[in-house]
Amino acid sequence: MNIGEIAKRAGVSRSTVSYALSGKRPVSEDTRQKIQRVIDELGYRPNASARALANGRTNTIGLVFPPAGNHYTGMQLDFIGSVTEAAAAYDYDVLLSPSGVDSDRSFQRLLGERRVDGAILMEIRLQDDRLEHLAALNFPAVAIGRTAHPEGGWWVGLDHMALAAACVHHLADLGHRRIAFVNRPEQLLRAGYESAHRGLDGFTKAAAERGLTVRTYCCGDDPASGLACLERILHDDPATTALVTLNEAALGGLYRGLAQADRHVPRDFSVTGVVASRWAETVTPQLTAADVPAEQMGRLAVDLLVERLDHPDAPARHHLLAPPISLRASTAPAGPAPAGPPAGFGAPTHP
Amino acid sequence: MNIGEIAKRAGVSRSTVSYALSGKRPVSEDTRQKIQRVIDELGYRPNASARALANGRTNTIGLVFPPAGNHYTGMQLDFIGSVTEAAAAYDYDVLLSPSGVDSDRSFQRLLGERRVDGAILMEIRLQDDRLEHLAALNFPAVAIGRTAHPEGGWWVGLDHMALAAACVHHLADLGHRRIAFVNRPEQLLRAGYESAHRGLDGFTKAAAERGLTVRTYCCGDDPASGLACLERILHDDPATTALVTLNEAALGGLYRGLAQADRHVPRDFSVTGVVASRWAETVTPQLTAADVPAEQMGRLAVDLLVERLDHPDAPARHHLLAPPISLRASTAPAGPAPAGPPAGFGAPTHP
DNA sequence: GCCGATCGTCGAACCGGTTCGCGTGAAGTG
DNA sequence: CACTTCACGCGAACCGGTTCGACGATCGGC
Repeated sequence: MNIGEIAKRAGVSRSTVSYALSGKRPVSEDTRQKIQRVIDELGYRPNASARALANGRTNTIGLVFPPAGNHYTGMQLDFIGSVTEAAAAYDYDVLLSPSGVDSDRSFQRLLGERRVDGAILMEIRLQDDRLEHLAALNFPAVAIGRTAHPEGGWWVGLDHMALAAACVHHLADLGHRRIAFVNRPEQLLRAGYESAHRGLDGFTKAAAERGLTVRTYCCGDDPASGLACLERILHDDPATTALVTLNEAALGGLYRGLAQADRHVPRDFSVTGVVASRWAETVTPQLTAADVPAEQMGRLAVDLLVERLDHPDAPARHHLLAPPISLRASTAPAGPAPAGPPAGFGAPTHP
Repeated sequence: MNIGEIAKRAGVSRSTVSYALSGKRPVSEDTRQKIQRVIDELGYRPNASARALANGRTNTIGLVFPPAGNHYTGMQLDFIGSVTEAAAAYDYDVLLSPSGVDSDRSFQRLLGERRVDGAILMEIRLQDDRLEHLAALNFPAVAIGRTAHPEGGWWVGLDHMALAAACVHHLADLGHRRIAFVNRPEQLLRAGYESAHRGLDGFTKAAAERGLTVRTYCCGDDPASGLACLERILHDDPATTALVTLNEAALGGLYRGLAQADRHVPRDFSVTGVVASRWAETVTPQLTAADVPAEQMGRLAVDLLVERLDHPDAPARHHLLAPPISLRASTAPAGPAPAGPPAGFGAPTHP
């Protein structure tokens, strides 16, 4: 059931069938209907590979996703969902590419073998060889995240510096003086993940501005690491009264650690950070946080990519988002003795 | 940079290059090396569309995912991740197909246009027209989930009946007599989602066996609905001392509702269910639950599909999984007055 | 020294679409 | 009635691979 078969049954040539379908040349109403009837009858659909071969477009975009190794954070997965849906609206399919350990292999697969018309990249690093490579090839790509020098690129980013700073100011305004920062895993920080770096920068600078006493921690992407991290925080400085986290997967562990240390949230200890609303609303008490607008970002990335595909010479565009902090229930004014533990609880002592 | 260009530079014919690469006919060591040098020099990779057109295989599998509409549960997203990784190990790419509102359109896109060699389907319904359609076409597909009559099909399933029953027995063994069941949204139950139906069946039967007093509820896939659902549970029967949930997205809301009603978990109220371990470990106290082995299921589904693709006449195979309940911290023996509220709390009265 | 097998390579056809250039018949015009 | 004009449809070439049949060279056997 190929185009030749349709042509034969409709008594026309293959090219006429093609033109009838694409509308790129006029076809008389009679023939069009004759062809359409045969097509409907046989349930014909043009072969995607053949079409891609002939006109050089696959109508597929690649979603290059993270070297996460073993597991995915909720945020990454939210991007996948939103990108797929946005792409479907433009009649594009989405090809998943785990740019895993050997990022080269699946990367080459997408580009070298021309499986996709364009790509969306996630988990951007400050120095990202993948993006440099794509830019050198002038391959249509859009990054979710931005490098150290994003000028002239196509991307959708979150202003992690501003968001982390906003968290600090929120806590400082509530009177907290000793706060901790819970970052993504050290491995990712060392790899240069932009959210980890810019978030840390924003936190550090804002804390310095407000004259706060701070400590920063890296923490694995799972509840157990969150629990361990919180124990370290209270061990290193029992007078800590608040924390800011970028690590949503650790959130449950952080809360559990606070419960085990008998610090009631938010009465004794405030928690805030940059976290997808799905997670912020799952924990009890709900997290006051800058909600990562994953859905919007995925949609915007697709919008940009489609624009770039449709207009190859269009000037580069980008979106930098900085959602406001959603006030929920996990932060409260610091206790009466700002530099020490809350009154009436007896300062914890070092073990 | 196509195969002709390589052939020209290596001073051989196009077919020789093809054979040198595929190894389907012997090529002398000299020529092979000559060709390989040119290929390395130019960084040539064969065009995927052309290859697919010529030999009829795209080396891509379709992942048909749910009509979720607006949002994805963690479990669905876990499947996407594990399927993608397992497929990469077999050198297959994964094409995402949101079989959204008009399941036909993207479905036809995958099959009719021959974009994929095979498909993995998620969110199976007891009567699933998609699977019937595929079976009629003898199209290589594997379901994650099983229909009412899965005989002779290819699938990877979870024994929801057994799991829900195990939860009930666990609670009954602890002395609970009045328990509630929190299902997925009513809309999904009506649509015939197998997990919702089989889970409900398993719960109901096991509860009858043990002579328990039960009520069952449907609940939206979000924390707010979980909170509302819990309020309804306690309103309908304040003597309820435990619940079983299939709804992981609502979990946070259920816990919050219990906290607001001053029911301490697990002292006053036990919670269990069928939930991915990622979520079970995030809440405090951690959830005693049958962990959905999403990663394993995705991998098995890919294994089956690849087997089916490699051996078109292989007999149908399947895997029915029934992971044990992981004992964590959310269940405890019922209070001294099994049929009423825990002693010392004063029985809540109907409003 | 001739013959048949074997090895390596080549040309051509094919997969299923798209697109370009051209031919043909009908309509319009002086 | 002859001549242009235009709408419509056709055939052929092409996209970039794979695969089949055939052909020339090399080799061993008698």
